[in-house]
Amino acid sequence: MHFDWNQIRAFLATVEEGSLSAAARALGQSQPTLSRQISALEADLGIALFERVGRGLEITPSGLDLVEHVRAMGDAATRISLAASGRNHAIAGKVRITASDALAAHVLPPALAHIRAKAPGIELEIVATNALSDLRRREADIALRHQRPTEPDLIARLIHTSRASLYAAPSYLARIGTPVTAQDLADADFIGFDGSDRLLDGLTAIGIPATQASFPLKSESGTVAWEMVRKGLGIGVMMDEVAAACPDVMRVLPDLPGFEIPVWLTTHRELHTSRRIRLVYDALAATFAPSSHINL
Amino acid sequence: MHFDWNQIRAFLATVEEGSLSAAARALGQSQPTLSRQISALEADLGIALFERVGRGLEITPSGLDLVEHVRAMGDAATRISLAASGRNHAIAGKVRITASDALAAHVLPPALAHIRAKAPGIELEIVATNALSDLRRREADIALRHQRPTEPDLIARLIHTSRASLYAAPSYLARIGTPVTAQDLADADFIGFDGSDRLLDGLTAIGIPATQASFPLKSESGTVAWEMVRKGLGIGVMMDEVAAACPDVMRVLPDLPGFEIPVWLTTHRELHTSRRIRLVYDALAATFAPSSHINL
DNA sequence: TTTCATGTATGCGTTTTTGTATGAATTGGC
DNA sequence: GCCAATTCATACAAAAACGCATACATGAAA
Repeated sequence: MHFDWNQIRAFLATVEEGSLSAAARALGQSQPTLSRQISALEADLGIALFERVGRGLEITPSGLDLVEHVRAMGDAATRISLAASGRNHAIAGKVRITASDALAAHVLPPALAHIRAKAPGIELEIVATNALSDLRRREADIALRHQRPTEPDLIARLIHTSRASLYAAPSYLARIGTPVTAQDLADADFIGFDGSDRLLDGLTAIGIPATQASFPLKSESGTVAWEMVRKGLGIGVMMDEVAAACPDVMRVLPDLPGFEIPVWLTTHRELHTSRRIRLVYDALAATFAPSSHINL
Repeated sequence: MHFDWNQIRAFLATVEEGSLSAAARALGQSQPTLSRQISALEADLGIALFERVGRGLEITPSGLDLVEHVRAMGDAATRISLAASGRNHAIAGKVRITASDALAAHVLPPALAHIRAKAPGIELEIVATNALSDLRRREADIALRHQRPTEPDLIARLIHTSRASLYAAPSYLARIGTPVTAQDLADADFIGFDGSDRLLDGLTAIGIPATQASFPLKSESGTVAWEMVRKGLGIGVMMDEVAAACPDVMRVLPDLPGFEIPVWLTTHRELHTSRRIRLVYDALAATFAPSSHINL
């Protein structure tokens, strides 16, 4: 077992990122360094890990044999990182929060200001993505999600239930002839959120005869989708608190029940013992609590 | 996950060896290096791993939390080493063989000479110990054992079945009055091998009324035990091939059936694909084969 | 108590590693 | 078919890590 463990990490990054250059970027090192590390590892192990084929590398069967165990090593390293952060009781340091971009853009900022005032030593990094970041891989420390996480290693708390409704620009509603019943929306354009059918299911649940074809416009980004709505490109779903601040949209079919959007605050079990992360976690929970002086 | 993986290895070695100095010896590094690596790791993780208490270190509860995952990382590293060696098809390099010291001293040498002649590029290292080295932890590449291994990752081959009998120096037999029946050995002194009761069970199986008290002398080392026998300190068990080369001992109760001692050649499944290790493995098997020109 | 063995931390010179700059080679697009 | 954009490898200077020597502390033994 006399090889350099950092070179294993270099190998893992190269496999996962697909090239030495990408691995170097991911690890915050230079490409020549990665090149040398891989070469040295190959020399140490006495086997060829990659075949240099023009632009880029191609992993060899020998290298492929190792990947499984290399991944196991990386996973163990991630668990070390988690456990260590959980034991790290410093009040200062980085905390990475992930949230849907709608939450990140419209709901999070006042909460963050609150945390900054309370603990100036804490650096906050917001990862605004609708992809579910994997807390177990340490892609973030705290996540705000709209679904209850199923992973047993995570702890989650329902901190808020937003109400959301259909909104559109008056110009768009005028163009399609202001709808008064759910049936009137059969041919309307809806702005899609992501690849999933969750929105479609929600629409049909409240009686709107939508189909896959009802979503001619989609965007992974919630803010982009919302801008499309404001610009009159179609009908979209938005949390009522956020829409209330936008005078250029109006609610579609106000008599419809609307949707309930739960907000789950989530972190890793190990991280919950960290004072720094616990502080941010509790502050976020307090911000969303009904009694909070910060109103949404 | 932005800590130095080599520092994790340093931490693991320190935990397993018990001190920085011992860890440095185990890793082939200097003690100041280990000291700095641990300090740097503590700084990176933001937690204290050890408490410096005068002479030596004492692991903290935080450090203890990490050990489990650090071990997992080390185990993965070992598996990488195994898989890589299995894929390493170089004919030159090290091969570590472990065997009971009796085998190592009396049986192995001619086989090793054979291998050396066949493949001069191969370095052979013999680990002579009666403790069962763990092939899965890469304590050796090939093992000669007297038991069939139970681990599923290992492949084993019964290459020989030695016959062993009771031997003693004539002087000792004269002192206890040359025994003619198994019952005559009730009060005899036997030289024990190890902590187990295997020898005792073997003696009672062939009708010798031995008890725990029959083993006033024991040695972990088979060669030491055999020397005790030759010097007239008691009765011992030895493979007939070896005893035949010792004119200063004689067989006790030649009519007794004796023991069968199987010799299992064992290696790790992953290593069996390595040309270098396969060569040694096959050569050892050939040496023990009945048709071999190297007679035991 | 003194002495010795063991173990950790620090200063300094040297070796090793890393990053920047550059070149060679290849793929994809126009 | 050519140009632009990537990607990997090498040269050289800067930075980091390492080992040696040493100082200091502790526990066991004489």
